[in-house]
Amino acid sequence: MQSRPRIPEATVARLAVYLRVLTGLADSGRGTVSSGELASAAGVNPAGLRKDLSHLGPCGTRGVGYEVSTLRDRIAGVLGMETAHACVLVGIGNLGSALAGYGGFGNRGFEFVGLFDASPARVGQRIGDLPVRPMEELDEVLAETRATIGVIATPAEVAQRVCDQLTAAGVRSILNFAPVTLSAPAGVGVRQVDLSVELQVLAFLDKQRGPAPAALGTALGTALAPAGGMA
Amino acid sequence: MQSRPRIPEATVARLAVYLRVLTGLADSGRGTVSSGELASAAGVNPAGLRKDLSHLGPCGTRGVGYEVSTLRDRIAGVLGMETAHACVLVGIGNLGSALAGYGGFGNRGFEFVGLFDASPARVGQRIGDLPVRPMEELDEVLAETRATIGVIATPAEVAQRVCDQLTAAGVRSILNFAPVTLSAPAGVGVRQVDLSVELQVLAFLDKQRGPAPAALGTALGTALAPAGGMA
DNA sequence: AACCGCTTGTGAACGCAGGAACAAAGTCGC
DNA sequence: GCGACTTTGTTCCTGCGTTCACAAGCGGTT
Repeated sequence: MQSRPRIPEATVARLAVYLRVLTGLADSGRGTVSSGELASAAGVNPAGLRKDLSHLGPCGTRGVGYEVSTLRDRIAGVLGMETAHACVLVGIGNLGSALAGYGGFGNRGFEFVGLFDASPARVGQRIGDLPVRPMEELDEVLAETRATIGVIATPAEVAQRVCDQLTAAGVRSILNFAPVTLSAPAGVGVRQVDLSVELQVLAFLDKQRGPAPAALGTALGTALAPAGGMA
Repeated sequence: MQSRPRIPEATVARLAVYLRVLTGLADSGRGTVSSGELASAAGVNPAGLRKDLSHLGPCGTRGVGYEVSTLRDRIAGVLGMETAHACVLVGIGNLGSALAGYGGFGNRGFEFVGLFDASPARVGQRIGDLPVRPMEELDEVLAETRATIGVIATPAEVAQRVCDQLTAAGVRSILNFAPVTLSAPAGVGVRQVDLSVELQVLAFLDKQRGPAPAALGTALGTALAPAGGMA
């Protein structure tokens, strides 16, 4: 139960959330937190949070709670954040530009070491302190930087080809924003972020509970509440 | 088993993926597909796919497969795509601009009816055929358009306030890109897309299977494989 | 020094999702 | 017209994730 009995994937995702909350608490000067408070801030069940944390050994004090900075460092260590991860980003359209300029990655140990695009119009632009490079230089940069994470923000038609190129050059993890299901060789992790799917799930869940608009949240049960009174 | 015994959320997400694949197949002129082929294209198990599809009643022909266009329409109907969903987008930074300009939403029945930003520098810009409006007009637009979906792409500090404003005005579903856990009243669906979390999970899974680089995918067991041979 | 309240960590039950195997049903070939 | 093949729809089972509930341990107090 120490280090390698495998941590469930769902737990890992939540650990990342706890880490974010703890970082905020540490910046606020908080010394300790209880599981209840932390769970509330992370939007999960307190018991589940304690079980998640139990995967990395005892790290709290009974009767007191968790020491914020200690727990933060512990989670950061488990998630492998002590060493920065080099990433390459392929596809510098609107979304790719947003990702390249997003500051939230650097704070969490992820650094883009190369931006690539097939369009000559994009090549040569600078985003932050990185130039957009042509696809021909992808293999070269991957060999030099040993980047292990590739982010795909290209149109759907070329995403599979980019994926093949990345994996062939040794990339072991891929974050894909293109709306296609990628097939990658075994040993390569692929995570898909499909914005349309998110919206469709959201709309369906709303529709599923929609037939009863007199829900709990709004206190007025009869009127259709045309949002007139709130402004 | 007809319409409302509740479809599992995981199934709904996959249905959206099937829908995307089917749309592509229909455009290619394909008449029928088997569950095996469709499952392969969607990256899931054939049995699981058939189970997912069983939630919406029998829709295939034994010995033949599924009729592409029929199945597509059926799924589209279940997901509520026959009627367009009006969305508002708050926070027109890099990411917000990318979302506003992304064409993948309109094709799937989601339409932005309002773009909002607190910064006067952004207000008045046009993205596509929509102007960026000040936050003061949010309630008004929500009341007029009856938009039920709100997308938050603001900095983390103001996301909760925006969420409160959206829910107070009747928005029932929220897609949040800000790295904070939102608290919303009951009856409001919130989906979180946290790009850093995705990267951290990816990096952890890689690290977890990393200590054994002689994995299944690469046939070479000894060398460190400095990515030289593939290009 | 002993008690009491608070909080963690763990064990057990519940429910759900995923995968494999089987039966029903329809089509194609003879 | 009949048999065999193909593919769906379903059922069972295994494993995982989540939740509830309890025992163990620590700090503060008297």
